Amino acid sequence: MVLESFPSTQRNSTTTSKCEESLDDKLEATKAEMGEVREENERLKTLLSHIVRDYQSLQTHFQDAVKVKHQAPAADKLPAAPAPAPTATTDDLVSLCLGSGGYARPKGAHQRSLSSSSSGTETDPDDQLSLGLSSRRSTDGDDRQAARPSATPLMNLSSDSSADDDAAPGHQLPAAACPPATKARKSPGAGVDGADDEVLQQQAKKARVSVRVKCDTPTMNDGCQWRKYGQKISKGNPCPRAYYRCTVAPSCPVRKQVQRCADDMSILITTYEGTHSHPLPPAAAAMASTTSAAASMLLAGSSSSSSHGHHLPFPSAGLLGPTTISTIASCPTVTLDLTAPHSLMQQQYQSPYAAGYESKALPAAWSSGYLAPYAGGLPYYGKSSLPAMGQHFGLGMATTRAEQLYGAAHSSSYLQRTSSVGVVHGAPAAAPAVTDTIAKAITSDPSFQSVLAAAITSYMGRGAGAAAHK
DNA sequence: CGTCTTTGACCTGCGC
DNA sequence: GCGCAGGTCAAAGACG
Repeated sequence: MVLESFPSTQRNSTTTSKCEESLDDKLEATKAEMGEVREENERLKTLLSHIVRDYQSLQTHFQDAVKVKHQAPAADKLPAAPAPAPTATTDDLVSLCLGSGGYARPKGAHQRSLSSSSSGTETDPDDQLSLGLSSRRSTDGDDRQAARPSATPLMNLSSDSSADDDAAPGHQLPAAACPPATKARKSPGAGVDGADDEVLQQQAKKARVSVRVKCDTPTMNDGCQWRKYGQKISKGNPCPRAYYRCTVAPSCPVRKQVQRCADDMSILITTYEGTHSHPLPPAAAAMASTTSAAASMLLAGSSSSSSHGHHLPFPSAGLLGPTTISTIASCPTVTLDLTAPHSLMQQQYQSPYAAGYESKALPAAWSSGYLAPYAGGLPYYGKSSLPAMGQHFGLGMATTRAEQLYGAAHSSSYLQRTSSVGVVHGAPAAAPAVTDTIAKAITSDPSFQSVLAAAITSYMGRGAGAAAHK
């Protein structure tokens, strides 16, 4: 019996030691992997810091451009002036350059920075100015993954404040310089001839950014907190127009109007007015940045604008829908039409996001916001920009285009929700959809793997980063 | 009980 | 000056 049992015991011990060996191997492999990941993380962090620096310099450029713009009254008097008259605008390719615009821009030199007042000074190929979404705080606020405005000022309304949070909001961006919005009302007639500054300011008060998206929900979730304060049936549209006020800060002047399109009820038209006077959560910041940028664009061309709507053909027609600048009735409005599907990537990835996630029906273009590659021939998420994109992906930072901005904003929300933390008001949690999408994306596009890896890396790195920052 | 939405009244600007 | 339309206010009700 002993003889019988002995071999079996031996066998057992052999098996055990084998198991231990394989475990050790696994452990070693895992350790090695972790080491690699750490290295990669460090590399990415370095790259990110470079990118942040670039961004800041771009923002400085932008601020300078805005300053110049405002110091040069009656820009339309200048033939080759930075801000082309709207009539010229139709010929100019203008883009809302937001966030990391400078890092990965379309090669096609046809794109021009609009925020630089469409200055079109092609002297500097890098003057594709960036409006606001710095990823510089990648290590702080987001830890909280606050879907609701967190105490940590992750970002400010970019163009006006992200560079210098302490500066009076709107100093750089008159469009943003919305005074106590409560009376955003125009003083009539706005002295047609008066000081340009005054006119500009008047317009700034009224500058609006209208976003058209396909959306089934009553409002689209832009990451901000809003309080409804009124509703009106407006002429020519059976659908009531709802009026919302930003409630993130009591004194915030930002308002928005939400109305369904009379022609197509599935289209939601959201009009933003004013600039946030407080730090915003990433998603909201992205949107705010976009509207701010658009407003700035508006003003950049407004001094010389006529009362026409302008269609701005974007170079990368595949990405951004038609954008219209309208200065009708002394109430300049930029309209971003995100209802039409056009993104290449969107065709690949659109399903879950566009179909049924954020606000139920984000336009495909939005989803393409962060999924889509930069158009214009740039390899999307080129290696150099990859970390940035990862950061954008994870933190809701902006990408080059306004639309991408939105996408980024929402991507942020996605992540937040994926993390089971922030549920932005009004949006249903749908983590599974996100998961599926990510899985699909990963399997279908290697570049996305990289992006995702970068995002995750940055995401994971935040903890360490935050600790390091302490 | 506090917050948010609803909704009718009111205010303001604009065109005739 | 009048009327219309857009925008805002604020009381009342709903909701958690």
